[in-house]
Amino acid sequence: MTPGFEETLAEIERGSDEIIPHEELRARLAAAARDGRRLRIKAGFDPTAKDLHLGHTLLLNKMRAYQAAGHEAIFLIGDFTGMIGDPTGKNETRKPLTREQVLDNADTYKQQVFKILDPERTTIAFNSRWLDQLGTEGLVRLTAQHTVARMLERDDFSKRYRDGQPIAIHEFLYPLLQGYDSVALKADVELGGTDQKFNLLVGRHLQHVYGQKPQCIMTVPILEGLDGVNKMSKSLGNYVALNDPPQEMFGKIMSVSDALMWRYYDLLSFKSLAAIAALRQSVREGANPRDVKMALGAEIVERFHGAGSGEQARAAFIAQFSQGNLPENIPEITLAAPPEGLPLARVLKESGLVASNGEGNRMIEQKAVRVDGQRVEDRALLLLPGRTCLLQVGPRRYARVVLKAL
RNA sequence: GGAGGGGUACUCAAGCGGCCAACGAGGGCAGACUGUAAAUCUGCUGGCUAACGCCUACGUAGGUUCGAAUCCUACCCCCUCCA
Repeated sequence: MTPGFEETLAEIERGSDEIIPHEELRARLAAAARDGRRLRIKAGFDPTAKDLHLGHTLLLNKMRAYQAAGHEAIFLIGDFTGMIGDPTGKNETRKPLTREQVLDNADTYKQQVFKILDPERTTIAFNSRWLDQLGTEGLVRLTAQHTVARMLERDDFSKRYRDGQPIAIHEFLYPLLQGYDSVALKADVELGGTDQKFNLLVGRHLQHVYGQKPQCIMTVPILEGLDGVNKMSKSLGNYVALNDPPQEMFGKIMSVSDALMWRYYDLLSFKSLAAIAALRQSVREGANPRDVKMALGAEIVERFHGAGSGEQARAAFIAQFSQGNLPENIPEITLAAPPEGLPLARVLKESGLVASNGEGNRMIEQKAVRVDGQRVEDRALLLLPGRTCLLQVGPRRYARVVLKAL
């Protein structure tokens, strides 16, 4: 066994949820290292989402770890399966995407992945390449390889079946097609979220049926969102989008709890396990977790916004929140005001700081509004034309307003 | 095809003729406290209006009534059981 193999193994297994079969994966990795072969590490991406967030990067991070150990990452874009949609278990019908939307989303993926993956060791594949060829006959043959009883073993299927929720027949096809992808790609390992376990196992089964050595599977956790409770998702609003501006990205990381920060370190940071252990130790010895969180924020911003952006975001954050300076880039709005002036709530609304006059008045009553740094509690306040003032609602909504005479 | 149950605000969920812009919980926002933390406490959480007040909302469309989320009719959608 090569020196350092144990450390390599630890990095590969880091943060993973389940490895099936565990010993076999280790053996395959060891054999590959010995023979200087690259294992084919498959991970499929459903191009249904165009707004990628940190949760989507977990698999990429894991692929990166395999690449660091010398293996080949196969970035599979499920352009065919994306048109079916993986059964989500939600009882809402999922709108099938058009081919165009799918390709469009796939492009978004491609733009992001090489911020994490090593291009030298990455293959991009589209599953329409072989699934388009399958045909009805091939599909029927494929479906013959699995039984309804085994399909119903899948967690969300069995649950929905038990609860009388509908299960559309085509939903059964998704795991089969995903499994067939592994056959087509001759995958050695397939990665997926914990919710993918069943599908990944179907891949093993099908590879066996088609005379291949079944892939090992590794599941990674579903990343918790900023609230630390629910999974990170756009609809819950607890996410960090990959295209969030640097400041916002940094701020969001800073808002997570200390406990969640460590979780994010394990799953999102590229720091070594040893380095993270050292950080934990330093906090135990009295270091301020805030500073450790800032380092994490900077690392992540840097990853998606390029060299220097992390430090810049950190500095801007300290200036604005620790030192109370004004943020940079305060939007400036010019409004026309009648001679008698414009009610404050109205100005807040017109400048986009609140959604309605009602909300503006509520904010005023709740002592959330400042004009030129002065808290205003009088909702009848009129702002006169000719005046330029700095408006602030709560800690993070700012605007500079120029009032012109009508 | 038959019988029954149900569709309420961002979500869940009460209400079942007037006191309902709609209990409660969650979420969100704001204030206090802080490390922009988290936890906790407090308040707010349809629109318009300076305000009295007005308007729009309880699956959709009509109807009964002085008055409807609440009653009636039709339609749409979901679920259960039977075939």
